[in-house]
Amino acid sequence: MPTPAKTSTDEIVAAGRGLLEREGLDALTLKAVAEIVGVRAPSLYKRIGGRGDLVRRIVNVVSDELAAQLAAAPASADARDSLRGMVLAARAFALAHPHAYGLLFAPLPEDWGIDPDVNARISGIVIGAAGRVAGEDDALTAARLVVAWIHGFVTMELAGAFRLGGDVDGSFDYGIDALLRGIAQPG
Amino acid sequence: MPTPAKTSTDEIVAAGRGLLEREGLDALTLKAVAEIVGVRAPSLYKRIGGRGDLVRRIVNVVSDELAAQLAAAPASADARDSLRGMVLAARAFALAHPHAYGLLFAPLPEDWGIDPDVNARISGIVIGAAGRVAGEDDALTAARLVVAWIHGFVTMELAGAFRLGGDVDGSFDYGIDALLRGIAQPG
DNA sequence: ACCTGAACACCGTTCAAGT
DNA sequence: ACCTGAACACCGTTCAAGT
Repeated sequence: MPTPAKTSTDEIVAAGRGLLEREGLDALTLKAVAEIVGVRAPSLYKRIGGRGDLVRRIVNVVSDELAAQLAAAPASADARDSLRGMVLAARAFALAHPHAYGLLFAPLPEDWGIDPDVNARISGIVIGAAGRVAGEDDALTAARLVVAWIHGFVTMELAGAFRLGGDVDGSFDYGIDALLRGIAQPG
Repeated sequence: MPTPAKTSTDEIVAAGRGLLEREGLDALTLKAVAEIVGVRAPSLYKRIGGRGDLVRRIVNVVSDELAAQLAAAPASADARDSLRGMVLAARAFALAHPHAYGLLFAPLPEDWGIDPDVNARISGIVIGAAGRVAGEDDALTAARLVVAWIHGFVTMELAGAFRLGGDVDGSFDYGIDALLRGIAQPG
């Protein structure tokens, strides 16, 4: 005899994400998730493969949301301003969701990587913007430069690595300006 | 009646580091460490505060070693080449010790941060090299740009985030060249 | 002074049993 | 078809007891 479902995969992922963002990765426990969705921990295995699979799903949702934020960043006639807006959006997202963002380039076990579709979508957005500044031939490699920098910057910022005083916002502005100078199409 | 010590804090930290580098963070278990140093897990608490404290100590040792590698990077009459050598050394270190490097800017619990002395030493080395390229006024902020970029780059590289083909080494070279152009002292 | 076994609370995960 | 309690293996950590 069938039993009515008490929860859903989406609800489980949402509950897990909330736990992660509010209390950090250590608090992301199957028991805690189960309690939120009104079920016992073993029942979660009907919908997710385990804790690792849950983390992977959360990372995908977060990546998807980051992609949307990047796509929604205000465009400008000046390609450099568009790229600048994208970088600002990424930093704002990271600071608003520190625990979730911290998982974005964390080495997930095995090949449980990010959904290739999501990855391609983010890449496409940044590569487009970078190409309009650096030139189409350098689009991919310029995008990698910008993404590596912004990711390293906010990671260090979130880790509290900028301890030597000075103006962190100032360092951010200096960074994006220097990058734009560096990748600007010669001629 | 005193009992002869079977191990030492240094031996424990070294065993933990070996475990981390060979098998990853999940394998860094107090039981496994204890077995290596020839003791039972509870005895470790005589010398370390717990697993978190052990991780913190390992991060400090690794940071110290990275500082030494940066300091040993070949200097050059051309300040840009010196900075380039430092970045190459950092990347080589990260690729040689992926698991250990991955902890460097990980948000450690509470204020269990890196030893301020070690942090200051690394910062001093990079700030010096960056200042010689960007000018003393911009030394700190230029160093942050370079460190954020190299950290983001190798983190993404280690996470397997550069999936869109192209030449990763080429992107690395492009990146450091663009950075040096961007921070070069105007005039 | 250092080490140990035993115990505790807490994980993720599996599975037979219930409806 | 979905849910549950019980069980298992494995954690980190504490502590009284041994030498």
